[in-house]
Amino acid sequence: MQRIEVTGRRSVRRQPVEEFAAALQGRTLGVVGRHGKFLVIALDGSQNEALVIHLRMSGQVRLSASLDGRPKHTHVVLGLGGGSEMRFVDPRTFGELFVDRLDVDGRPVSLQAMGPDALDPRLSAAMLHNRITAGRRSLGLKPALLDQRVLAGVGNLYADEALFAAALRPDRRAASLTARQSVMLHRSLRRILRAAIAARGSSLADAAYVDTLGLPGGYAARHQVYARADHPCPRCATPILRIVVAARGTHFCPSCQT
DNA sequence: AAGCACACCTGCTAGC
DNA sequence: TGCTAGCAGGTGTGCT
Repeated sequence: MQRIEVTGRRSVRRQPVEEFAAALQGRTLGVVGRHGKFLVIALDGSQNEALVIHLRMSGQVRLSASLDGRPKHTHVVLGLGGGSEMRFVDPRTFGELFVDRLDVDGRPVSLQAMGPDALDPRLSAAMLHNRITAGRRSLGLKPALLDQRVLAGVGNLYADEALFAAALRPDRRAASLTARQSVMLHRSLRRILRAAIAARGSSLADAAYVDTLGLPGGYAARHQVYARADHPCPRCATPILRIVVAARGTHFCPSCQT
């Protein structure tokens, strides 16, 4: 990158903007990876550093011709050369970008407290079971799934979908999970996350999520319970219930999820 | 010390 | 028609 523009006040907040820009100046974007909900883009020509991006609720990473008009709420622009640029667009300004060092495992050092990624092939059902149930007397199952220190990468929407697929109530105690139920949950989480990625994500009614080319994802059409309150349960036709768990809209079947 | 409430923020929608 | 209140949620912080 030769040209780094940071116009938004909040999008670069973990480090001084000058430091952020200096770390990117003259570097080339390399391999694109992910840990949990954080995008990790290696910086070639630097020593084990990466551009780390979290979209939070409304962030978008867009690739466009530099000559194209910039969308409203464009907060950071990285000139990529060849007349193209990468733009960080984020109406709600919850999202963020920072440059971080990578540890020996290739994980940004700021993210070391995070649990294993939900799709990490090394994460077994037994490990998931241990992480969810360890030392938790009163925490609910869904809050445990949403805790990125327990498991990285599961947000509100996919927590609801995975719990439905595993036939587990979101408001049951995390510690009550049996080993057998953990196997179901492990399987459901992976199946749903893989299918959602294959469908390029869930774009909801607000179309806040689009890919780098501005295209919406197609997974929302396959949601079984999320944002489907009062619709019949796909398994047993009982109306889907919406409750609030940990201050988040939570959707489940009160009949076949236990 | 685990677990909770709340702040952060804007766009959209429901309701008057 | 035009306004406003309410809602959406990931994560960091601060409180109990």
